[in-house]
Amino acid sequence: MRSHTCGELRAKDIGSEVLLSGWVANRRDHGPVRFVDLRDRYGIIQLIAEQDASPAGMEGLNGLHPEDVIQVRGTVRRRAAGQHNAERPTGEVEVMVAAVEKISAAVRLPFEIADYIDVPEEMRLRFRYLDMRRSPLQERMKLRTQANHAFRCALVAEGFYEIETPMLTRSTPEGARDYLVPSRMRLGSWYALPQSPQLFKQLSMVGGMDKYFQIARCMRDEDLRADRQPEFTQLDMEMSFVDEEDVFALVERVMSAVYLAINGQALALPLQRMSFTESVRRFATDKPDLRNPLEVVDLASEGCHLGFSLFNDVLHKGGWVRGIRVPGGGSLSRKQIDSIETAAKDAGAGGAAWCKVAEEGPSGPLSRFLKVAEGETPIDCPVKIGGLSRGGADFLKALEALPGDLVVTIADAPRRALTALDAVRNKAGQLMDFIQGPDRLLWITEFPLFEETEAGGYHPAHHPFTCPVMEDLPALLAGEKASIRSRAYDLVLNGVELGSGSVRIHDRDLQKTIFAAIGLSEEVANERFSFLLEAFRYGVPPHAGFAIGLDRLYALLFGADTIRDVIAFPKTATASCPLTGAPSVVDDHQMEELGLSQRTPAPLNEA
RNA sequence: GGGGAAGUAGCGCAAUUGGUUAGCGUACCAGCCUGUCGAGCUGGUGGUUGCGGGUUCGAGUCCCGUCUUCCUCGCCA
Repeated sequence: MRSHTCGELRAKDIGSEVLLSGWVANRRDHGPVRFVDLRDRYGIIQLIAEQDASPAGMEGLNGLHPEDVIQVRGTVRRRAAGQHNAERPTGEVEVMVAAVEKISAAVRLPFEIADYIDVPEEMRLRFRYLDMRRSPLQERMKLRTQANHAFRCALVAEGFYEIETPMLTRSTPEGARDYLVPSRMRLGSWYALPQSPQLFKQLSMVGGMDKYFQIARCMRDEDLRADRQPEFTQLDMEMSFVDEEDVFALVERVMSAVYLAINGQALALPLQRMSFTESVRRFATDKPDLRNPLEVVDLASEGCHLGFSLFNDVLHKGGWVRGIRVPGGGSLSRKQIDSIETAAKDAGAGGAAWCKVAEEGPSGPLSRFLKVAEGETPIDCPVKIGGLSRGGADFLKALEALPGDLVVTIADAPRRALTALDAVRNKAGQLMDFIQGPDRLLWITEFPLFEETEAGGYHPAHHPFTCPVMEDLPALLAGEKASIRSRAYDLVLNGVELGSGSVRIHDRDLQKTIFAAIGLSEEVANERFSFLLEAFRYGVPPHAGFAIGLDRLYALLFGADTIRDVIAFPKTATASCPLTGAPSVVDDHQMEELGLSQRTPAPLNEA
């Protein structure tokens, strides 16, 4: 149906007779001369017809509508001098139309197919196939293909097998909520859609596959975010007879191959590493954006000498007083500083006490607790900040504050303080325009094995097959939970958690210990994971793995604002698909076959 | 489950304190035009102001509810 695509004609093709197919991107009718831009995935070519030279072509280009699909026969010719379009690869030539066949007519579109048109996202998702005709999605689907290809090539070259694991599998109630699928063959029983291929990849290791990977779809029935979809894609990997060093090295090589394919530049290896504990202490998060230079300072020992009742109360209750010094932040406006405080409040903190630091002394809400009492002699401060009390000087010294800086402090219960400090660090970094420069990839290592639940119990921070750090094993056996470290690790890029992995447990007794530690009885553990525990009886290699969230990686790598922009057919925040209307009610007879009863659904899209 | 923002022609936006027949741009349709390429000019079509209720002589505007979308906390082993 075509001799060439719309994007490939060049000066060398001048004189050729061509057959082209594509969409009508634009029409420009000048009476006796008529232009049509014909578009396909490969580009845009200008068609032309002239009343005198090509009456048949003139007739054919008549009455076309935007996005009609047409087929055109014509001759490539050089554009007149001064009429070249330098912005298009095909801009040196045009096709003199001899005949046009309208293949498929298009009705009026819900939005124009043009990159410069701002279309609401709901509309873009409802008509995703039209959004796809625009270059941003065209480009991202191309890059996604190239990146996936680079991953596959790199892993196959490393000796990995690509193994497809089941989509219909067994529910494991730990962790995220499962998507469930009713069984017709065995009424009352359910499959679950996989949250990850975790157990199957471990079983593949028991099966001697040695190196496994899969570009795997994972489903989790949890509330969504800008960087979370109900189904998402992971590059899932597992290796036998390896430890974390082997995994780091492998993932680094593979990531570097993708950077080379997409950015044209390999990564500087090895990547930086930081323990979970250090990351939380310095950056108030387990996924720090290292492009942001701001760091958190613990002010517990200085904050209690200021006579600030809030600080004293919080510290007395076991809370945190921590602060962030913003170099040069004294230049921020009151409105900007308020927005930092708002960020802290939005993160759940009561507020943020701040002051600006200057040679003549501190100013702002926190300053009165730092200043010397009237009539007393200010401390002679080595960095020339006037008017300070002894406690105030020590406080600012701990922060290493200098004249011209802004100091923001958070005093709250540890958990809330942590999220608030993270928010303050991000907001202040943005306002100061600190967050720039090259991508910062790093490993976060030695995650805690357990996390405290709201009920006061413990559950695995990663998953129950993660191996503890051997040093901590005696403490674990003695009943300790909170301080036990695991051999789990995350890969973080510019403050985004790209993926995580761990060295797995390959010892049945240790596995049973962990199950017991998280309150999973032997019966329940046996019932849910009997197949894994059984497999471990038949000779299991030590193994470890990793999974990279490809949607998140690609959003960053391709410069997209959300992961929806790198996914062909994404869902909305309510996990619905505006295009197909999923989820939907099903026929009564389908329900009957499955032994289910229908419930009246909540209204959707009735507006 | 909690908090926040938004919703007015296909699309982007406006509409003074609650006050005329809800406007502008763009797209679309028609006509004109020999070189455009986000063409230009002239004219035209296009509205249950998300939906429901309330207050009022009068509601796009105020109040209540609801739906949708986005952001966010919880949640996401």
